[in-house]
Amino acid sequence: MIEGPYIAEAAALIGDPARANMLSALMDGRALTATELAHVAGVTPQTASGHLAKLKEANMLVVERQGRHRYFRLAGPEIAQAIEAISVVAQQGAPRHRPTGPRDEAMRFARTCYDHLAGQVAVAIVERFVELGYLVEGDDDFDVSDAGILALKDFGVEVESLRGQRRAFARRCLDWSERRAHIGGALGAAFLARCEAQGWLKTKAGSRSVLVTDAGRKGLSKSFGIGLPA
Amino acid sequence: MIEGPYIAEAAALIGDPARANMLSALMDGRALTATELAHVAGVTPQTASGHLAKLKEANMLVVERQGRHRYFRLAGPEIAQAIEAISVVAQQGAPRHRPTGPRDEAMRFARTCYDHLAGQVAVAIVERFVELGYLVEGDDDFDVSDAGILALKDFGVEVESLRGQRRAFARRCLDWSERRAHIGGALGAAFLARCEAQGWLKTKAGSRSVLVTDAGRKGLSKSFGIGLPA
DNA sequence: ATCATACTACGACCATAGCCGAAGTGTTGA
DNA sequence: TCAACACTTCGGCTATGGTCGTAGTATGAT
Repeated sequence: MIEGPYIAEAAALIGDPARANMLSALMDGRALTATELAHVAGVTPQTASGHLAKLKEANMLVVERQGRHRYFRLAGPEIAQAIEAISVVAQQGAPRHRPTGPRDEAMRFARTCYDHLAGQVAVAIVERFVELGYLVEGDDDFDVSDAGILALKDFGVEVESLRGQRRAFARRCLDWSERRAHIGGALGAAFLARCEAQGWLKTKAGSRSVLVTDAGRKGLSKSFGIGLPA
Repeated sequence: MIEGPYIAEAAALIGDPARANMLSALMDGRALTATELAHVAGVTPQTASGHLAKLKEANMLVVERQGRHRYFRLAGPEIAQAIEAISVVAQQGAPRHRPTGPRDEAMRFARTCYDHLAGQVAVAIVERFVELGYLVEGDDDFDVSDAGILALKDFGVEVESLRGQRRAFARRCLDWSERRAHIGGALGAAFLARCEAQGWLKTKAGSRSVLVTDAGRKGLSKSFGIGLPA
């Protein structure tokens, strides 16, 4: 086999705890400074600098200078996809002890996945939309029915303008905590953006956790009949 | 971040050259013995044994005993998907020197990817099918037109019977060597199987390389107007 | 029975690479 | 101009883990 070593190189790069933490922190698509990343990784700035240089060298990260700061972000959605795919494997490969702290709970409930919503809330939304006939679950992606197009238009998302972009329209993205699919792609991103604009969801700075506001709970219930656990 | 370490664990497992070689060799979905895997990895049997134990422990591989042999295979398509996703990242992260040996050439030309065809030949087929209007390229998968259904039926593949299976129907699978999509899923597998049955393609034992027979060249040209480079 | 084969367990060796302290460059602000 | 800050480079320490030799168990062939 010839490609093994190249795969190994990339996987080994992700396979260091400090770097994996950094990449995880960048999964929501935002850019963080080297110092922030050093913090989430739990290493000193000089160690972090080395890691970041390697990730950049491998084209997994891109960097923008801004004054004396250097902002790092994922080089593209393929990187996020690879990390998600590894997450899935890591999840099922672990029947052993796995403590779940409060922070973990929040992440399970609602979080960002690159630029769309993931977690219990995301899965609940998808399930309800399928139930209502708004979404049709395909093999690798979703399709939106005419009823779905109307409902989303009411909500403030223009579905048709999202098609035919370079990125996937409505990717079926496997949720690592729920082991069920949620919506990624252009539609997933647009939906999350609209929820934020409505004040239904708030993304916390420095974390992938997403807060569902009271207005959000009410809105999801009233508009779509989605009830969330307390 | 809470999931970083778990991701790192799984990625590190893939991130060793010997293990990556083994996993690559298993990408076509077949089962290989520990000795065969030691060979493709270029390590001694006792080293291979340790690696295989780790991969099994992590639920990436499953093992079947058969007499004094132990056959290892990928634990599921998620594993293959994760490795493919890493392949894509590894590919674009490498603008540096990358020698291509003859074996590499054969792999680039035609190989198996889990259980369907990949490489130049696979991409040429897809491009021609799209040109003929047989296939419609979606975001994450393909759809087959009525004309395509007829043409494939002529060729010996019953398209309709492949839909609605648990596995994806016609996954749009990114080809790491060509950087273009080829057909995966149930349709991809059925097409490869039919080509083998026709004597158009021959899979070599112990390798992912696929040989295109003279009959195959003629058939592809005559039936579909696909010309392959010498 | 005896031998060969397939695989595993243990132990020792050693290289890779992660880590931090110290010292450097470049940028901002006082 | 000086100091604080963000980040990088270098060098040395250390530990993790991949490697193989030796030795063991199970299975199959002669």
